[in-house]
Amino acid sequence: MALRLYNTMAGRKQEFVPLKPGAVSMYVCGVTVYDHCHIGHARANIVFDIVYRYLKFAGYAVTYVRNYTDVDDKIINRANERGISSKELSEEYIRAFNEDMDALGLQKPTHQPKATDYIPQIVDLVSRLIERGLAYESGGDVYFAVDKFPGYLKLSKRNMDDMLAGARIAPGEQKQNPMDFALWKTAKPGEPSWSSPWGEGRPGWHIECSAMSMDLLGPSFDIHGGGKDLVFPHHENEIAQSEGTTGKPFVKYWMHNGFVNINQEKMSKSLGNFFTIREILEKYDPEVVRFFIITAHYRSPIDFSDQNLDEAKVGLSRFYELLKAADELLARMPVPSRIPCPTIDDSEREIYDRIELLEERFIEAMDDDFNAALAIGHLFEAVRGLNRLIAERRFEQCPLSLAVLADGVKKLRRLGDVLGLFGSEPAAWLEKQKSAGLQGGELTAETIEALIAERKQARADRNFTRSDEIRDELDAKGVILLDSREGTTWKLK
RNA sequence: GGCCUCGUCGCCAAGUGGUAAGGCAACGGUCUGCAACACCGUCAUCACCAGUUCAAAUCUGGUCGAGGCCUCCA
Repeated sequence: MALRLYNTMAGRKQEFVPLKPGAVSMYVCGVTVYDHCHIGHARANIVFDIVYRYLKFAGYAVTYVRNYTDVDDKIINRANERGISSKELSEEYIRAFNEDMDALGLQKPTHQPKATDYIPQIVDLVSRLIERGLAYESGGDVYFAVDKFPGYLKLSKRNMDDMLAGARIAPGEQKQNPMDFALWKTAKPGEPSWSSPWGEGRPGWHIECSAMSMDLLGPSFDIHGGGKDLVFPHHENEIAQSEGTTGKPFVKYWMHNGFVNINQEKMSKSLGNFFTIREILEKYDPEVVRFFIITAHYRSPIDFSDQNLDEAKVGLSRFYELLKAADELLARMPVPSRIPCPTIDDSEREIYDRIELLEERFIEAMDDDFNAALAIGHLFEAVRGLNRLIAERRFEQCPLSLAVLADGVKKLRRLGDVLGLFGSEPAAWLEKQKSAGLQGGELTAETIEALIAERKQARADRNFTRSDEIRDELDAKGVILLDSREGTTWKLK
């Protein structure tokens, strides 16, 4: 089955056929760098990170461009507030963005252009739009004339008359149509500016993305992504600018990810309910955040809450618990070269089949508009099957099960990697979750280890009263003791 | 007001015509000195109403409810 994806332009899923066979060109709107990124940015970037990874996994040569918009009103205002230059401010937040994305385990895009490095291309686009009669100069500003572009609003499927009813004209703007938008703005004193045929000025919002995407990917490319909120006006305007200039179709597939809500409310600065990525990473493991985000379909809204994050952590731990157990077992019992198995019962047969078909099912899910939530469901089923092989301990009689276990773990890691998951060393990852949970509590790992040692002696003396006291005492403080053949370990509730 | 989504078990979440994946929680078992992990088992007719169809969570119409965009926004 071929990859199908939901194209906002078509309003439905379509089969993915790249412009050039075997290659994919993809542009995703990055961030305006004037503040730290929040969980919404994390979602958008993780979603497209997975698109990027999956396309590569599917065998495409992918060129992925994600930009920085480093010239904008908000940047100028924020820089003025802080008494630093726009350049200093944007560089600071570009660094912060990269730190955040690295922490979240995102792969680097092929290109990460900055708007200010593309001023000549922007000026060129604006000039061509004027030549073609799609833009006009007005008092040093240049506006795009939306009435001159017949396809305007085709992406957001709005109606011009309805839009006009609610539109407002900002004071001082001399537009032919209130819907016209700025391509170039005259610089006010003290603002960053570049010279142009229309005087000193700077680009408007939207034009930078047309310039960067077409410069790096050509006039037409395959996938353009971003948050749902960018459909109008940002992407609508990009289409107008780009197709207005080249006369060619700009983008073949438009992909938009859904929003993040906070405790069932829209996340917004006015409500004060947004979290930056760094705040979240103080509390949650980056892989837990990623796991949480991809257990929902990328177009659905997702609710960010402590409960949901905690559940994600439990779910992800389940994978790492299996990987740990399997790694340990396989280290003790290497898979023999001859793997006979005199009798295979039905339940074993079923597990073998499940592992055999795992990759196929995973691909089937991901091919259906990147249905990672379904793909993860298949991975969970594989976990249950493999845990069962381990629990049944029939490896001596049936080495084939050992081979299946080894194969299953390998597949889990390979497919997990497509989602950016399971890349950590299991024991270390699980250990990290434990120590992270202790922070701020009264217990330390040393105290716990000391109590475990005392309990070990008590159990050796068959003093189960004291043994149970220790278990209960730690339990009351949220620590659970786990006895096994190899000794006692602990974990947090 | 215009446009657009969505409403599936206590919670999260797949499923867009063929008879409801998966995870968490809960309950009953196996294992355990007791536990935990793990495993086995139990646990939904899909907001409501009407219609189309041999067949609907899936299509159509309506009702109720939630949310988003229309202004900067991932």
